[in-house]
Amino acid sequence: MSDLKEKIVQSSLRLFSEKGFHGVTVNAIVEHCGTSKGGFYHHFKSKDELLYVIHDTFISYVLNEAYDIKKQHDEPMEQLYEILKSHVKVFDLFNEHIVVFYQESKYLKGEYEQLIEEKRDDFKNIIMDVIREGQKIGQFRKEIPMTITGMSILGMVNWTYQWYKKEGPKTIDQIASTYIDIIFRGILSDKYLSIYESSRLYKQLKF
Amino acid sequence: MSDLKEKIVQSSLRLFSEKGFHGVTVNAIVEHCGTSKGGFYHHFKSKDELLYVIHDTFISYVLNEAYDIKKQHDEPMEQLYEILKSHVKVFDLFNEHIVVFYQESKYLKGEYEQLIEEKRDDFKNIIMDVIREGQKIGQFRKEIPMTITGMSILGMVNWTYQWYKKEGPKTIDQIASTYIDIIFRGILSDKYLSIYESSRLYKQLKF
Amino acid sequence: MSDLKEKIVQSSLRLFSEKGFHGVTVNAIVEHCGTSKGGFYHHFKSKDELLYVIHDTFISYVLNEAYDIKKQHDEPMEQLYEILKSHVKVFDLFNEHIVVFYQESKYLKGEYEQLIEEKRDDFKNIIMDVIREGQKIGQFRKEIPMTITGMSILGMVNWTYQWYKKEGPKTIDQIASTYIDIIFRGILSDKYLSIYESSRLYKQLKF
Amino acid sequence: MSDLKEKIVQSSLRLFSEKGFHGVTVNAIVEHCGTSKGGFYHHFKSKDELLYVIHDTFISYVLNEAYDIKKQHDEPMEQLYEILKSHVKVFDLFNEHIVVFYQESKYLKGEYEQLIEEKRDDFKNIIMDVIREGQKIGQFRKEIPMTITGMSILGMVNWTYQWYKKEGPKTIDQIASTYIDIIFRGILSDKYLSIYESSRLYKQLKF
DNA sequence: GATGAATGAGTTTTCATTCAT
DNA sequence: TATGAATGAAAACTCATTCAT
Repeated sequence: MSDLKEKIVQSSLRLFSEKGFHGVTVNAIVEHCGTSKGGFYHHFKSKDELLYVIHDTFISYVLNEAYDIKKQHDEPMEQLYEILKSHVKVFDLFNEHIVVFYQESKYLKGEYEQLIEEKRDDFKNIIMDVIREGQKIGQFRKEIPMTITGMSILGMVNWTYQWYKKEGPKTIDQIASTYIDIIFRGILSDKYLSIYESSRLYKQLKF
Repeated sequence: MSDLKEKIVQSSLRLFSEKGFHGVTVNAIVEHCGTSKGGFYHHFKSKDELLYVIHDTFISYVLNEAYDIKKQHDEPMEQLYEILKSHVKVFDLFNEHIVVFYQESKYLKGEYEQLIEEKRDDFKNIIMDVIREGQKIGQFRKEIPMTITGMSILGMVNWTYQWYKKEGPKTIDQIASTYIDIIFRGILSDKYLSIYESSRLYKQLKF
Repeated sequence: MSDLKEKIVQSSLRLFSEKGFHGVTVNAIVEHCGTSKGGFYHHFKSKDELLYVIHDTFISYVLNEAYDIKKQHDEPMEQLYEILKSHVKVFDLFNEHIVVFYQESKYLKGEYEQLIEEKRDDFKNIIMDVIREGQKIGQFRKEIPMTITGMSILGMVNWTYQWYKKEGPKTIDQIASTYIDIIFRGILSDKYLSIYESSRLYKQLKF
Repeated sequence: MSDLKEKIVQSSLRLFSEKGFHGVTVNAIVEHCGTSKGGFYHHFKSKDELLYVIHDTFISYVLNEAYDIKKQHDEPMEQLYEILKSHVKVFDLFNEHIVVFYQESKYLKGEYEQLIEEKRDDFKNIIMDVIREGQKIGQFRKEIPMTITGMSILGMVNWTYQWYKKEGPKTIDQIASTYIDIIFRGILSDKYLSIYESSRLYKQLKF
């Protein structure tokens, strides 16, 4: 990506996450990063494409991380553990992307919307697969519905974008640890809960 | 509230929750509910005020519910239980309000923004107080940080708006039950977890 | 005129003279005088008619005064003296009418515009006739052009509305006296200037 | 100033002076000068700003003229003579500006109003200073009040915009000469009146 | 590649006026 | 007579996008 294109993305991330997609004009973006209308439209077909690029950068990263983790770990419990750990860290790295991702998706148009939705579903399905598998082999409690469980986890984690501040009193590791601990206690079957509590995984957590 | 005003709110809720505040013009609203621009502006100073009214209706309801519950129950565990039960139900009653509330708050302007933020903080503080109190008297685990715990719960619950559909396969009661169960297992101290599991509260849950 | 109609006129005079015809809505008028839209339109066909009524009240009064004076005095010098004295006093009595009259005439429409223009011309012609007659019989200097002289006098006097304040340091009589004195020195022929200076007219002036 | 900006000002001057600020829409302006709404708002923040620019162009010119004259002449009598001569000529050069200036000032908003008022006051004060000085050194009659005298002069001169037409029977020089003659006879002390009448100044006048 | 003046369709908002009660 | 909710035409203004330079 050219320097200018990168600068435009950075400026728009800052501005969109502060004021929302519709609260920021193309003019405001080009002024913020010291270029011109022409410069902007040389790199992006439209403001909508810029919004798409931001969405895609984020969801592609998250998706790849999840794929990698699934490949590298066999146990659902471990997979969930690592995905959560990795996903929460993303809120640190992609803070502004995420705000835009969860606030402005509605304004993606036509094909852009579809492309993003697909990847978003892919990610959700990875989580759901992990939970389904975990319930099947008895690691996760079978009495609670899979879908709701999956959405609970996603909700808890994704909500982070609403309140997390880099300069806040809690590090991203503390937050990840707390999420994992609450979730694992909440969904692990009794048998696996004690395995987990005496495992390396539990000992890594830092509140 | 006059009939027309109510109709305008209903139409805009439907439209805003589908297409976003900026995806809906005042024209679209008045056409949807069969009135005129003048009719709209007779009842609302601006499109911004309409957005505020929607926000306020929702947050005021939620806040009052929480106040009432805190008054009617003494135990933090019970308070949290009832607040969650009540709050999740709200996603059924105020589905569209909520979508707007969590997607469009950024576009509230000036005083409107402040007024809503105050009530939003009030609600958050009620939750935090319950958790603090619960930790203090040993009902909730002390080893996990209160703030993150509180935000985890809010996140899990609030995220519901992203996926809940009235016609979906899960009733709102099932969803509430699942949330409560995951959360209570996740945050209750060992001692109170067994008390809870043999209590009326647990038996009421329906997955 | 009914009490309410009178009240509407008074309110609109106050508001128009402060903020201009277009700076005041019918709503603002009815709120200021405690009636309703219906009340307003019961008494006036339109906002335009109200503007006309204000114009007509003022110009009709001024015109009648001038007619009366011309009838009661024979000498151009005396006629001019009395017209000026009377006309300046009008700025005290009809302060707000006048502000509206000179600022908003442009917005009179169709027939209203014509009706007012006629009376306005009538008044101007009275002044011009007096000057013409005065020049003819040698009371006023013949070397200066009649039209410009007339407009000079009207300008000096009419401009009063731009700066005169009832609570100001100068009484309306002082203002009238000064105008008359400057004008008479400026336009009286040498012969009549000395007659004037030793006359009752001059002695009445109060600076 | 860009060509288009200049064209917009010219069109709006023509239209405003004919129909008043509120009688002319932005649409009418852009049609009159063959541009687009966008073109208009590219050059002016608002219709209000355009009104301000028109006001400022005029009053700044007038003010500078007056400053220059005060510098170049020492005698109050000469200063007044030159200021009047110059100021009346302005009605020829800035005819439309002036109509707008005296009819629409009321609609200047906020800071625009203030900025113009300041310069307007500056100009008034220059006139007043000249008169005060003239009275002090005995050139102007002391028995008439300075303020009223000043306002008389301003009124007579400024009123010109109400009736002066470029194509009218009187040239702007004739009008200026008449004003000066009436005013000088009206306010010069007896001693200076005869000095004036035999001076170059008097002989320059053309009725 | 880069510029920024110009475009015009689309948006919010205003407000004089009407009319059922 | 009096009310005020409702109307809708017309206004000011916005802003993504284009294009000649």
